[in-house]
Amino acid sequence: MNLSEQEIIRRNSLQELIKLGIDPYPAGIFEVSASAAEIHEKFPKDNTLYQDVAIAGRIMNRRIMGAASFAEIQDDSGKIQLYLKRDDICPGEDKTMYNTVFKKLLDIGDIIWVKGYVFITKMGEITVHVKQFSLLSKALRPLPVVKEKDGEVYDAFTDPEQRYRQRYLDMIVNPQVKEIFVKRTKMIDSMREFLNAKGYLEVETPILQPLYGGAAAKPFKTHHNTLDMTLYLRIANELYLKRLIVGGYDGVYEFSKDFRNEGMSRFHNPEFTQMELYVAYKDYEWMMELVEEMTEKIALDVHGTTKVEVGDHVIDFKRPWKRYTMFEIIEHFTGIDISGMTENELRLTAKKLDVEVDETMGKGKIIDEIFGETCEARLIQPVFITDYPVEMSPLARKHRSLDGLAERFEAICNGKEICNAFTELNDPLDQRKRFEAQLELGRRGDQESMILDEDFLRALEFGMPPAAGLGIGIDRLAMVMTNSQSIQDVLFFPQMRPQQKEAVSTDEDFKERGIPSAWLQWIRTLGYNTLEALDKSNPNKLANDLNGLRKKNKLDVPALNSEVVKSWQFPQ
RNA sequence: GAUUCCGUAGCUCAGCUGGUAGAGCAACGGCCUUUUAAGCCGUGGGCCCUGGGUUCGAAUCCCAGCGGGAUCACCA
Repeated sequence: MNLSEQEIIRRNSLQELIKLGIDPYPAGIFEVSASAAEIHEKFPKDNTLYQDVAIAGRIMNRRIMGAASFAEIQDDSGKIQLYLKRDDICPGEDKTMYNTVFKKLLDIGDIIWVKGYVFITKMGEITVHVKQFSLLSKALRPLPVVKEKDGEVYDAFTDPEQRYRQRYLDMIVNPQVKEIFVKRTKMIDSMREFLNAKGYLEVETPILQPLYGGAAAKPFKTHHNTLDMTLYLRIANELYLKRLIVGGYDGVYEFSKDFRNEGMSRFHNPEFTQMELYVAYKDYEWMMELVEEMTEKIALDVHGTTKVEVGDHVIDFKRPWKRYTMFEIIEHFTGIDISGMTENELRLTAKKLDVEVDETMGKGKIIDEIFGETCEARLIQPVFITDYPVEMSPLARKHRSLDGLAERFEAICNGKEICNAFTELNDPLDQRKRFEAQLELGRRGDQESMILDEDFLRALEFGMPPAAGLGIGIDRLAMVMTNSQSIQDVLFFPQMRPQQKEAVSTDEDFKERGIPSAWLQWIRTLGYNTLEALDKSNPNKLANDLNGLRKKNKLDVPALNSEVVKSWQFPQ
């Protein structure tokens, strides 16, 4: 392992601490009597508080001025300044704890526990005057240093790759990141609370499924050894939840991680979360009201208001939301009434609107395409779009009065779908026909067509009550509720391509070649991390370079000649 | 998958009309007892993403690859 200068210094500090009898990673219960945020909030109102306070956190900043120092520590709630005075920390003759431990051996990033009293500095900063401190955890890697003045951030840690790969670092250094995830959890809590209050049952259904269904998507495939069978990671849980409705529950819901083997973008991660809900004896009209009510509550619970800032817009989730049929909204934005058009007429209309369509698309797909191109992105305030073409909705009930449409709606806001719902199709014979139509699409090469689930059909044949179903994209909704531009910002650990590990030979491999351990570190420093790299090297150059390092670092080992280096290469 | 931009010190970035690297912060050594992205003096730190090519000479130009961002396509 090649360590940077700063990492070596920190590892040395660690050894020094141990020599001083300080355990750099102590175990125990470290009592804390306040948080940074709490002190900031309450102390200005009552300055008799916190006169004997203990807090713990990570050192984020240090300013050492001889016998006194300021530091900032960060706990879960935020940052607070510390003031350390040598003679307070070390009242006796021995000034080691301040001069050596605090000033030399602690670093930004270390986690400490302090005890003292709160006061306000001349500059007006609420500060803990530290009487006593102890190290709780030594950091061996330097933290990116982000500085802030008057609300302006300098040298922000912004590289998306590092932020997502090392989310822990992102959270330490960019505290607003933690806030996003707190909001996400509040949002989910709010939904759960709402659904439980209605008496619906939260359930769990299989993630590993022998048949994938409930949506049109490519699955991830895996294999179970004992059963020697292919299993799929679920793309949706719809068909299982409906089985539970058949089984007699009147309301079931599940927050489910679903998996789709498709492209990635700022709106798509291969694993994502949906909340699906099914309620017996209801229809899609009823479900729209539930969605409005629930989303309004979420906004209130997360933000304390129904108005949420998203990008350049303020989105108001206050009920009731506008409702348009798909035909109405298309007419609204294009001035063209496409209801009643034949497939050919639709094709011509699409062309006129500059919407790309191809020969394989049927009527429903063309309508959906026109909607997607001309309407969706322009719908900023929450709105329900209803009555989708039936061909696009193989699990939704046919519209009770309009031919060719399904009783389906999507809620759209900020130009993106946030939920999809319908009056569920409970006619087993119609469902079978729809599946068969999907199979036909599959035979024509549609890789995302649904497959026929005989057991699900069997369940329907036993009779499913009329029901309304809903799927909400939790990540999408979280993006809106947290004003995030990318799905990666609302997932702790978004999917990334793995970093390639550098091939590295072990120390033992090198020692077997007869390389003294004193030289090993320096060979690695020069970039020879594998035996192969060593074998390929020019022994004269390597000996030269190593002797250079020997001189520069005043190493206590004899100088090398290239014959010795040659003897390390190629095993006899 | 396509197009396009990016990859230089621990972090943020400059250098890119080719001459083997700079700044600020961080680190290290000093000075400084309430400072405010503290300040001052000094020091060290770099496989300039990887591999090829062009060239006397490449961080810089060309090609390929790896990783990331953005846009588009599929989709939630």
